[in-house]
Amino acid sequence: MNKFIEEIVKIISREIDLPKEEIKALVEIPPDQKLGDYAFPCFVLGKRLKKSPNQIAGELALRMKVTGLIQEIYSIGPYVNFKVDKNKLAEFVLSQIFDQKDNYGSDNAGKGKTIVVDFSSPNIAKPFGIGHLRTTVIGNSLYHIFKKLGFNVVRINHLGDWGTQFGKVILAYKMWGDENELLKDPLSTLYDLYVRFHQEVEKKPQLEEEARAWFKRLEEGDKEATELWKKFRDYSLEEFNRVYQMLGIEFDSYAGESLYNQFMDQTIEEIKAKGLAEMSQDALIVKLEKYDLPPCLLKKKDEATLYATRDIAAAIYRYNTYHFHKSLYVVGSAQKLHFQQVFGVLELMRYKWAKDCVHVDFGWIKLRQEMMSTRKGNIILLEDVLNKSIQLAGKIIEEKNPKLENKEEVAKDVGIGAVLFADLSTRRNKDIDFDWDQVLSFEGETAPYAQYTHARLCSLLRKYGKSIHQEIDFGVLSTGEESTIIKLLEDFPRKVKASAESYEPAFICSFLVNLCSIFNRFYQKQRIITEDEKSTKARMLLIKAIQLTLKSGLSLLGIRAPERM
RNA sequence: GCCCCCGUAGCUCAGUCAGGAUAGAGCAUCUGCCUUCUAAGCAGAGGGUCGGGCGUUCGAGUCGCCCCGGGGGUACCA
Repeated sequence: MNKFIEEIVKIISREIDLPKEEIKALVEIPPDQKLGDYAFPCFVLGKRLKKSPNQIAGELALRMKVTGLIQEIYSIGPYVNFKVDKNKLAEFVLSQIFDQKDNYGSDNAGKGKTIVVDFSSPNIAKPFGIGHLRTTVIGNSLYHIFKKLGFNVVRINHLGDWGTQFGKVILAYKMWGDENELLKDPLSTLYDLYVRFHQEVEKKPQLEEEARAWFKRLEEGDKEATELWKKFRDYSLEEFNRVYQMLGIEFDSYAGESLYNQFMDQTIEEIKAKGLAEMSQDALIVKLEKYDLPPCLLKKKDEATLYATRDIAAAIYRYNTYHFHKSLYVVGSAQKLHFQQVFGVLELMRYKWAKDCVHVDFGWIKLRQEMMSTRKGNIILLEDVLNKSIQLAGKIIEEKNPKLENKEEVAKDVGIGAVLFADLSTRRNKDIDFDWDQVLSFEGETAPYAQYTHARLCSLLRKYGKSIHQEIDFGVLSTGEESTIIKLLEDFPRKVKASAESYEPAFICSFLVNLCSIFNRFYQKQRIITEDEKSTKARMLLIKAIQLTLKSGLSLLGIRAPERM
């Protein structure tokens, strides 16, 4: 908690009869800096005392006394506005950042607690399309954010590596497959086989039956089927890992659907034993009327289990393995009902941790207003997007900074950053219309803009060359931009917490853009390094604080911050 | 049919959870700014019935109800 707000709450509570918590909730930051640093709106009081808010604000302002931290108190309309002692605010914020360095914004809220994040989770034998970008980058960012807050975070890639489609792929591979081709380009080879299977099945319906038989053999542990499946899985994973490496993403577990297959029987037995399961229309279901939801299907009429069953088993397995504080599922909003049902069943099973399971849902990535789907063939490969972006970044470096040393590395950081940021900066629940121009834009509210700003800050630090101290004259940092920057920096830890609470990396994005924009305005107006030693010293501490915060913020998004670009 | 999500400037989005001081950015368009710390930057201009209506309120982009448009889900795919 910011001690300035604390102080304001104290001052107000001496004058009016409201609980401190309530006052704290009312204190806000005025839209315009000129109005003040903080404000207390008097509408609530107006109602309570049946007086005009303006009048109350005026009277309150007169009665309240300034203190060491709060320099001015005055009313404007229905607001009591407060101006803090800028020097003390600057000292408070900058010293804190300077002391904490990369740890600024971190917290011990998550100490001793584990958060499980299920994200990315692509299907084996299918191309890794741009549609997978959201779950992948949101999940990764949440990993960084919760890590920052002190949680132990377990990243699970819940691979789609089980299901009847593997019977089809195995059969298709046996009929038309080619080892070399598979090795060269596993995902598209497997995918082509899958597509071809569906074409052929039109002509020869008996293939469907044969494929089912192959999946059955796989389930029963048949050697040939298992070997092929394992091969497909390994090759696909290799290819996924290439993309993950580009993105700088790692996982702690690749426990996919296939792992949970072994728990199906015991899970169903447990549900039955708890008296929750019943037969309906030849299927085994759990009724969820209590939650106003349609029933959850555990078993089809042909006895096969469904993904809900697997997700229930997986949730239990995860709890037993990790004893999580929260278990997050970063999965598209199309599966909202599915997760409501799964969590509902878990609750009916009397698992008290069911309430700690959270579906972190998100909207679609659409292409020219259309749904992207592997079937329609209008799929864009994530790797292509990344490569194109890296290439473009390289081109821009050639234009703007041809003497840069590690061009390729920087092109990679910037190109990939641009793609990540473009996705993360939109709130989760909105659909995104994929647009090359927008993803490959390096200007305005983009990662390259933030990275460029960071490089600029680093450049200043290099040019200054001397070590930076916090024993400075904080009174020098008195321009409007400087105090706006300081207040923004002060807000960073709260922003990190807010994005964790709402599972919204987008909050970090807008914070960073804000910070960059105000710094760049300042940079444009004021010379940082001058003959004036006192002013230079003070400003360099500010520069260092911005640089640390910016880098730290970008890292929460999984984006790297090069020192030159 | 029922349920959920979205609808803010030409385009992409903040702001909606906790209603308040003139609705903010970026892109695109137009105009300026590099002999001085990285112009991937900065300054300025134009551009808005906040999908529509009704209501609650001193006050609604924000809350409630109804409607329109788009998307998703809705028992044996995931």
